[in-house]
Amino acid sequence: MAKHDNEEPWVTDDPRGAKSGKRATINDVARVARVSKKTVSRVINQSPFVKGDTRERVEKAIAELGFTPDPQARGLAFRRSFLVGLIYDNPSPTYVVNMQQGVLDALKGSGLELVVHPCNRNSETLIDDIRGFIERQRLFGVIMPPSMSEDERVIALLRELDCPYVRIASVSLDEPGSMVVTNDHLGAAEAARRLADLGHTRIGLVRGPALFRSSTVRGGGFREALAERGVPLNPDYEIEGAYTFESGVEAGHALLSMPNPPTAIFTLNDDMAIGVMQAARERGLELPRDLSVVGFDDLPMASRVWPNLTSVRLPIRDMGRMAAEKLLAPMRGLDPAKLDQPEVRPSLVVRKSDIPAT
Amino acid sequence: MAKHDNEEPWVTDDPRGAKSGKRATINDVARVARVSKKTVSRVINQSPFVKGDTRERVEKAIAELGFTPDPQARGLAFRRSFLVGLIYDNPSPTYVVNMQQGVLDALKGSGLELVVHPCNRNSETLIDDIRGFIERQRLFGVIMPPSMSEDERVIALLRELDCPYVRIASVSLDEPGSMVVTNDHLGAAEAARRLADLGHTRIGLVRGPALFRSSTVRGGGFREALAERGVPLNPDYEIEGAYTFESGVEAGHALLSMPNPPTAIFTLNDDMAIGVMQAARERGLELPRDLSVVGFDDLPMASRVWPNLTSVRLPIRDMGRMAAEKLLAPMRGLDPAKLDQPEVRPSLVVRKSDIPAT
DNA sequence: CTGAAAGCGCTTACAG
DNA sequence: CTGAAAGCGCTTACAG
Repeated sequence: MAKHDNEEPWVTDDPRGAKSGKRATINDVARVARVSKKTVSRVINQSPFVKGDTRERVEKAIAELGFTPDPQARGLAFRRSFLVGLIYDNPSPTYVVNMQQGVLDALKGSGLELVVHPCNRNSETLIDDIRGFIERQRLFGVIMPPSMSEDERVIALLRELDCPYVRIASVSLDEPGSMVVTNDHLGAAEAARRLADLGHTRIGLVRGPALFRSSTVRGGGFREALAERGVPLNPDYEIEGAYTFESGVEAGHALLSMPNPPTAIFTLNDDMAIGVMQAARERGLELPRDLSVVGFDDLPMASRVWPNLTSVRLPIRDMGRMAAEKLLAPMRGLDPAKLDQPEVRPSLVVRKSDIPAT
Repeated sequence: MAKHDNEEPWVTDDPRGAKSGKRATINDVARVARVSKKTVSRVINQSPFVKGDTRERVEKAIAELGFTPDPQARGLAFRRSFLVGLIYDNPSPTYVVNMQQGVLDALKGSGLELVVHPCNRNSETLIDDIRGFIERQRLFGVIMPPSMSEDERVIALLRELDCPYVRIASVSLDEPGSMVVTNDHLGAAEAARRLADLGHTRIGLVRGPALFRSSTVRGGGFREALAERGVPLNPDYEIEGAYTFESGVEAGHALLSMPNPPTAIFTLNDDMAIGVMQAARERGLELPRDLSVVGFDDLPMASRVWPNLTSVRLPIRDMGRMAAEKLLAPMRGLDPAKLDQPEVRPSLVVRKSDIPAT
């Protein structure tokens, strides 16, 4: 006789809970598999010291009962939770969301969850705040994108608390096992080659704040690649911005009001590129006819502004995934330093904002 | 004699840990305060059944030892974790990040943490996935912005699992205690009044997908307010888009290729507004001279495109905060339905994309 | 290779 | 108003 649908789902005879309605525990599994809970624990934790058929019996019971170990109980016993913290101060929503997504890609199926922790690097309570967060939650590990990844006070704290971490940055700041290095240098170099190939010789550069590593690295890559093409960068055409739209507007006016203004401008992020475009427009220039602009980041906005902005794209989501994989490596018996991960390769997305010099 | 800085921080005599280096536990507090751990527990959980001076002794000991209860241990005993889940499928990074920030604003100091859980509403495994997430983590509660908040399958699941939740939506879908209603209706009405005041009579409307509540609500608010001003909306000028840039481009071409095209277009989100602008430009129109455009969302992009886009802004961060406060209310002995929360008021941010009809 | 005991740091259920 | 015992669901440390 076929079993009809349960009308009272809370009175169930399905094998998931010995006592209906409650989740199966390690004790239920032990009873069904006729072993001690310690042996079940060994199977959960993939101990090699379990005989083949014992393991099979336990695995069968686990499947039958739909058992999943309780992370809180496990965490309490392990003195370490199953939570990964993402600590960041990056103001770009697109960056943050892509990074979160990448970390989640890697965490999927691992039983770990992602706890987000945005913060302000200039806050006086930053360190105490992070200390409280990590100590209280006994985090499994922490991932930090720039510019948090560049804060050595936080790194010292993490080491003191013995909390595993992976840093994402444009230069190698740590041992390979706890670093994902993003090739910003190469990305800026591609932008330089593009502008040189288009025949530009008077080229402006709008950098970011000097204390951001990315600014130094991107600026360096741009300058070097330009020099290789025999197009030296005129220092007068270099301006330090703040990585904001407004600072881009300002830098744009400064560059375009020069007696012999640049015919192309590379900005070290998209917000400033769009600021430069705004300045050009305010000065009555037509784009891209009177000025080529290239940005960095490839924000969604880049393909929406008019003319569509040529920009350097970094695989943010992949970077997040790679960082999380390094964090998980020890759990999987792997060496994070030797993980077979592809290099982070930036790519230049060519659109409509850059044209040949006239 | 002044104590010099510790050279060996792991051998410390600071009072934080009875045994140096280890965090203080409830037992340490009980010993110092000369009470049972149960009494300490009562103080932590704000039980009213503790005598005044006993409470003070315990609180002093807690402060002295820098004690914070371990959320994992507490969670295990409570059968409920101290994690709030944010479950969403919203594709806008700005929306997501602002919402997260608002939730975190409210969570600050509560000891709760935010676990993010983006998902795909069309996935076949959606329900099983969410079930696993909630059961495994024994979430304290869940917050769902649109369109997740509109999925009744998930709501049924949440009820079955007895997991508290708060929904954010443009209409009231639930009891007041578990709803934050965003006044999209009013926002769209303001846009309508603005265009009517500018003298436009041939007005286009680009809606979102019909199954999004926000599209129905915003569309309704726009239509009604327009009618009140005596400017009925020509049904031929209404088009359903997909809330994407591309669908905005398409809708823009459709509307602008009509024999007697609209002089103003309202789109129910910014991505489509910018798409309409792109279409206008592709057709050789000059903006805003030949076409006024108003959007909804006020993305960062809105103030970057040229001409700067007039748009309806919703206080996303406040909405996230309010939702989290409702979730926390019971913990604070409050009734979430009677929380003294300000109404969610949209505002029209007027910029440069809308001008008087000629 | 397997298990019985004790413990992780809290709370519930029960007494008094 | 307060506390001793048992328990939440796991793991560690120790035996065998």
